[in-house]
Amino acid sequence: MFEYLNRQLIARLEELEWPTETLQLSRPKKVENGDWSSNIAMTLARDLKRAPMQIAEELMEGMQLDSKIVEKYDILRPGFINFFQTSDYLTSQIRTILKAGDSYGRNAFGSGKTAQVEFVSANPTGPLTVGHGRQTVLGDTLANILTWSGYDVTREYYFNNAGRQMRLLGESLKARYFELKGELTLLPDGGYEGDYLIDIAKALLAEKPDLDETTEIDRFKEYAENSIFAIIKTSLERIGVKHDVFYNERSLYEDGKIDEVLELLKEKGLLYEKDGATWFKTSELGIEQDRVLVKSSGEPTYRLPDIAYHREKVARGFDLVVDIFGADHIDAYPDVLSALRVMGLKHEHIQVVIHQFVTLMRSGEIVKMSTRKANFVTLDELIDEVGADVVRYFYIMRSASSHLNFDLDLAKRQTDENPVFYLQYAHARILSIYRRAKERGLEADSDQADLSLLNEEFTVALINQVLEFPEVLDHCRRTLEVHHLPSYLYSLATALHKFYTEYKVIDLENPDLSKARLALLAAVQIALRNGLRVLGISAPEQM
RNA sequence: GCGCCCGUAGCUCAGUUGGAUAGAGCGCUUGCCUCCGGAGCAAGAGGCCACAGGUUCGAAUCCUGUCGGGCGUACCA
Repeated sequence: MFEYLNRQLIARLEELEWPTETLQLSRPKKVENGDWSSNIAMTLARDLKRAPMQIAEELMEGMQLDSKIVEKYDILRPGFINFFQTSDYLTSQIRTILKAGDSYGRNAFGSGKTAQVEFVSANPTGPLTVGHGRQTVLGDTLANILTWSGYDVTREYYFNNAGRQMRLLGESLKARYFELKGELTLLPDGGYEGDYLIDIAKALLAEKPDLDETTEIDRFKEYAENSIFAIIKTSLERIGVKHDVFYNERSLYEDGKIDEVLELLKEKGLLYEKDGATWFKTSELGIEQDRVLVKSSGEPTYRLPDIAYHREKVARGFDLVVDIFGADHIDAYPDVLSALRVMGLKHEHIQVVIHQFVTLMRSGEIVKMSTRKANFVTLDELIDEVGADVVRYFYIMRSASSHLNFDLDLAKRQTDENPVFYLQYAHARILSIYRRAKERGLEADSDQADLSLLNEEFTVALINQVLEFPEVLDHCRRTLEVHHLPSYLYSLATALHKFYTEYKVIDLENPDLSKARLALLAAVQIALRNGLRVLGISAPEQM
């Protein structure tokens, strides 16, 4: 319908030699305003210096519309053109959905193109926290959406195991190790206080009971890193996230990429030395102040490898690169992008998604967390408490740019108040109806069904709702906003429940209508199942 | 101070690139199960879309300013 109208309108506009750039088609909120609506007459009014109503009249007079698709159109003040689809066209779409099946909702926008989504990227200094959880699910869901848009997607985790923080981690483990041996030790200043390091120290002690003071810090560091990465990967696996690439920052040093960046920026005259450090003249690139790239200690700050890493991303030739950051990294990406620009590299294909913070609410109160004191709730604890499906849904049901209030009490409720169960129930309910239909000897044969019987108000509403699924996925892809999908699925479930309450699906007195309704439910189930799959949430057959 | 995000119903939040009478869930009031899963549905109440200007056929949406809240503004990542 959309494609058809779009094509016809463009053809007509060209015929009249009117501009086509402002052509838009949208779904009106009210059913009386039709199935698709265009505001083209109003947007042309200024250019043509004519009244919108007149423009609409003239435009539509010469339109040849297929009466099998378009039932009628209205022209309404101040100049909307509203199109109504025929019910045959509408119901025929059900067969299209059934035929598409598992691939209903997919599109070819990114076909033949590659995309990379970088997310999580937490350094292996501790377990993932509820804060990391948000971008973990955000990134994975976005990667799913890009996959459904045809992209060949690489999920990437970038980490740093060199640097000061990792050395501190090694020192902290060493302290814990000797503490377990009964020696008087102190955690280093700013060291890692979390209990997980005690567990790791115990494991190390059991494996290697005879380490002494002369053992190099690197032994401890490596042991801690491996142990923590194992914990992180287990957490990721528990919520269904699997990265394709774990990119180690260290390789950037080994391959000389760090030095190359310094060299390139130096050639551009954008580096200078001050107080023993190497500074990047970002102030010349429209950024407030200059940034240090190499500390006076000789160690680079995180910005330098970030730039080198992104230079590599560009070199790797992805058509689309998406970086997911928390709000606390907001300052980093303008530096990186401007560095790419001055190095003459393409950067327009790099999209940055910044998400705001997560607040856990329990019994109406904020759960206080402080990373410094190792007093944080881990992602694992959250999964233990509410389950992976709920975790995934709650993390993405709000816009990434808004703060997220994660209501633990609501998340734990296994009733319709919990949107996850509401959705899953809708899916299970359809399958239940199917089981019951089979028991009663009703064949759910959609080829035989007379779909023209599907013309009641809430039935039509349900069909239209199902048809929006591909549009919603495309909207998510365009905006890189995933929260539209859960809210769409929720309204699809509502439309289904409404339909179910109003009409009886299994009616042995009326087998033709029953078959038609069963065919519709099959289409709804496909949209629900596919939508839940993109969200990474299970679609249970019964609950 | 400066930069980014947010401010919509009592609470938590949606609101396609500006569109037609601003929506949902929770909470509150009230209905609907001899009948396919009541883990459901319906009705009611509840709004100066933070505030003030501007842009235009039209603004919750865009621009400017003000006021609130969050995050940054490190030779931490």
